[in-house]
Amino acid sequence: VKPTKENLYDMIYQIVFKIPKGRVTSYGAIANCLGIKSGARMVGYAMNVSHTIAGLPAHRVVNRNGVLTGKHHFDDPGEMQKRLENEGIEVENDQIVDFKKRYWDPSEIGYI
DNA sequence: CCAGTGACGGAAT
DNA sequence: TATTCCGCCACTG
Repeated sequence: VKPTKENLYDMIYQIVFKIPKGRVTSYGAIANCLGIKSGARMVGYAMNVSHTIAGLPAHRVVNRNGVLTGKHHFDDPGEMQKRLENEGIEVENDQIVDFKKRYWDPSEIGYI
């Protein structure tokens, strides 16, 4: 199924909501799960307007390097790291420790 | 309508 | 292996 731009944001939010606690994923992984190989930027843009979504765990979504690139977009930049640490994810220098181990592939859900 | 920008990713150097 | 450059698509001015 190829999501249209109208459904794209909803699809992204659905996946982000499914991220298990204590795990993280990347923008590209979400885009790939939606079938848009080069849609990582769109995913990021969707997250930019995620402030309209209540309870969206945007702090569990980072770039492929495991860097908290989007922390600036939070009300308090330190809150993103704080939430991650609260879930057992170690963050050092705006970077997730053992990112490979914490990484979660959205396709793991398997029904998208 | 055209040009610039961006929570990114992959290829090239 | 590490940096840098380019492409990608939607949104704004």
